[in-house]
This record gives sequence, structure tokens and C-alpha cells, in this order.
Amino acid sequence: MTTITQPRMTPTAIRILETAEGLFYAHGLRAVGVERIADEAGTTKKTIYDRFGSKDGLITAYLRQRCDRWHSHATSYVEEHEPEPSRARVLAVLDALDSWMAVNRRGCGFVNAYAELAGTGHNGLSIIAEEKIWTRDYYIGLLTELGVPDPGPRGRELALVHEGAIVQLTAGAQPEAMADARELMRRLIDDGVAAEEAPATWG
Amino acid sequence: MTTITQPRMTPTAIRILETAEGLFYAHGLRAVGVERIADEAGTTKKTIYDRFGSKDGLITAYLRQRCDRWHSHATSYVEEHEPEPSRARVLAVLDALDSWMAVNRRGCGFVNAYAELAGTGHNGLSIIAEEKIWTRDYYIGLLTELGVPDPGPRGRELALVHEGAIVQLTAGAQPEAMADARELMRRLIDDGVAAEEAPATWG
DNA sequence: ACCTAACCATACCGGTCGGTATACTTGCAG
DNA sequence: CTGCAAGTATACCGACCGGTATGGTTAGGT
Repeated sequence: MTTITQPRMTPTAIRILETAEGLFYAHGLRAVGVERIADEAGTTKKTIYDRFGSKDGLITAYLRQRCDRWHSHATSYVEEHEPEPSRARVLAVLDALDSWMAVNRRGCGFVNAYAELAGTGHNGLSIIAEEKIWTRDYYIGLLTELGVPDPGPRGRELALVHEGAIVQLTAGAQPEAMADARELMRRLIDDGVAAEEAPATWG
Repeated sequence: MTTITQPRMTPTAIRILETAEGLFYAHGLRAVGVERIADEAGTTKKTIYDRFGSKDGLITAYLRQRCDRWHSHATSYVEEHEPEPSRARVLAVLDALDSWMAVNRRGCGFVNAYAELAGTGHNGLSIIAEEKIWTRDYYIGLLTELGVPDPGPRGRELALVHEGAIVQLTAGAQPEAMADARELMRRLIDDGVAAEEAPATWG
């Protein structure tokens, strides 16, 4: 097996990666063979192995790319809809998720990948954890902007609700999950802001 | 393919199912072949197909069994530790999850199965959704016991946090997730109870 | 003119997959 | 005594898996 840490992203490599992202997300990692990716990308297995070294290398690149895509979707959505620090800006992250899930109807691609990779020593596992931490820290950052006290624990709570919503919406087949999460997050953000306006004086 | 809806649970079938549960959870559905299950269960593929009809049939039986196992773990844990209606009794569901996750260190088996089955028309998908709804309704039931107003939305919120905790703990590699979830749920339950003690008079 | 990177086409490798077929043994119920 | 259900053992099937080998084409840089 040839190990390729930094794939050279030639035009064909980009096409391969885009096809792989679609197929891996839609059907799962093991369910999709390298040959199928080659066919649907209009290339050959040879080129895939030349660029990515192995299927595991391709999976790692897939996770990295999907990570980037979610980050840029979330930040650009928030920046576009709520450019100024506010409670609505924090809530906009969940709206970004909502619009993301409208197109990604098969749950969280990272959780799904975790389901197939956990226990193996696969490189992709660290990317998965990285993504969960990024989203959590994104919430924390927006709360910090707002001057909410204890933004760490408060942001981590929002992230819990965020992740729970995805699971209940998809695996749980509960269409109301996103609205539930929004209502709960709205309340949690309000409480956090209230704690700032009236800091604890009774303790 | 022979379809078997109601497997006859002979002693060997029980052994097969127990082995399958361990392997499917530990490695994933597609990662485990029927032959390996047969070997580790000390039987043959023939017997597996005689009892369960197909690998999909075995997967369905696995999900059904795991569902039952979680339900009985949760209820017996709650009944044992907090037999009387109380806030602690609601919180005990999360404690039950905590003790469950101490042994099941590869995330939620149902979410993991969803990751591999979503999109296919697999029978198991309904069992997965069923489990998520059962846990949600378990929370709702315990809040109803407590006389909390609006137990439906309140219980759904607790379930969101519950599911989020599993994801952050495993895929997110965040050890503090369970403690975060506990603290948040404690607050949410307190708020719900407070709403009961001082019912809305300002609206 | 020459080299090299990128790519395509195809055939091949050993191994594993889900699933089936055949034939034999065991134990119990009528 | 017989029949049947349950289980073992083993060989087999076509399909697909990840990965490699070989050889040829094209285009850009020097």
C-alpha cells in the first residue's frame, strides 16, 4: 500500500473526491467500492490509487473535505443572515444546520463514518472528533461575542442540543426535532443573556 | 432467499444472536460476515440461514434484541435507584445511559446501524426509530408522573440532550459530555417542576 | 526533441462476500 | 419403530472486494 498524506489535487483528483463524497455519504464507507467511484467519476482505479494511495486515504480526504464544506456552509450562512452579534446570530447556527439537513437527509456524515471506523485505528477518526469540537467551539465563540458569562459550559450545552437534533431528526424519524431544538436553544440563549444582564449577586 | 419473520429461538439461535450482537456492535454490520458469526458462535452458516433466513433477517433480530436489552437496562436501573416519582428519577435515565455507555464504548448501536442502513429499505430502520421514540416517551412519562406541565415538549427536550450526549461522548471524543448533559437536564427538570409549582398566571 | 506528470484501458491477483446444496448425526414425540 | 426437527460438516457458487501490473496516450516544460 502506498501512503499519500498530501494528495496532489489535480482536476481528476477533485472529480474523484467529489464523487466519493456523494457516494460515501449516500451509501456508507464499506458499501461503496473503489471501482464504482472510479466509474462514476469517469476515471480508473489506477488514477484513484495514484492520487490517494488507498481507499483509507480516500476516506480520510473525504472526511477532510466534508469538514471544510460544513464549516464554510455554517459560517457563511451565519455571516449572511446575522452579521451582528446577537441572540439570533447564535440561533442562526441551528438554522444553518436546518438548511444543511434539507440537502443531507442521511444524518451526520461524521457520525455515520464514526459508526464504521470506531475501533479501527483509522486516521479519519481524529477528523470526526475535530468537526464535533469545531461546531461546539463555534457556539462558544458566538456566546463569548455576546458577553454571556461562562460561555464554555453554555456553548457545550447548545452543541449537545445541536447533535441531538440531528439524531432525532434522522435515525429517530422525528420531524419536529429541529423545531424542538430551536425552541430549547432560544430559551438557553435567553437564560445566558439574562445571567449577563443580572450577574449573580446572591452567591 | 428465505424470509423468516419470526425466528424460532432454539438454543443455538440464541447463541447465534448473542454472538451477532457483540460482533455487529463492535465492528459494524457490513464489516462482519456471516461465516465469522457462525465460527464464533460455534455453529455453521447453514444453521444461521435455517433460523434467520438471511443476513438481513439476522440484523433485524439483532436490532430487536438490542432494543429490548436497552429498555430493560434503563427501566430496571431507574426502578432500582429511584423507585419514587421525583426529579432524581427523571435524571436517573441519564445515569442509566452513563452506566450503559461504560460498557458500550462505540456509540449508539442504533445510530450506528442507521448509518449503514439509511436509504436501503431495510426492516431494521423502523426498529431504530422505535427505540429513539421509546426513550423519548420514557422521559415524557416520568415528567408526567411528576405533574410537570407540557410534559411532551419538555420530555422531547430531555431526549435531545440525551442523544446529543452520546454523540459528543463517542464521535466527539468529549469525556465531559455526560456531565454537561446531566447538569443541563437537571436545570431543565427544575424549570419544569417550577412551572408546575407556580403555574402561569401572567398570560 | 525529450522528459515527465497525468491520465486511460484492461487484465489480473488472492481473498471474502452472501447464500445454497448435500449428506450425516442426534434426540425426541407419535 | 418411525418421522421430523435441529444441528454439524463441508464443499461449492457467482459476485465483488481492495489493490497491483502493464502498456499506451496526451500535453506542457525545458
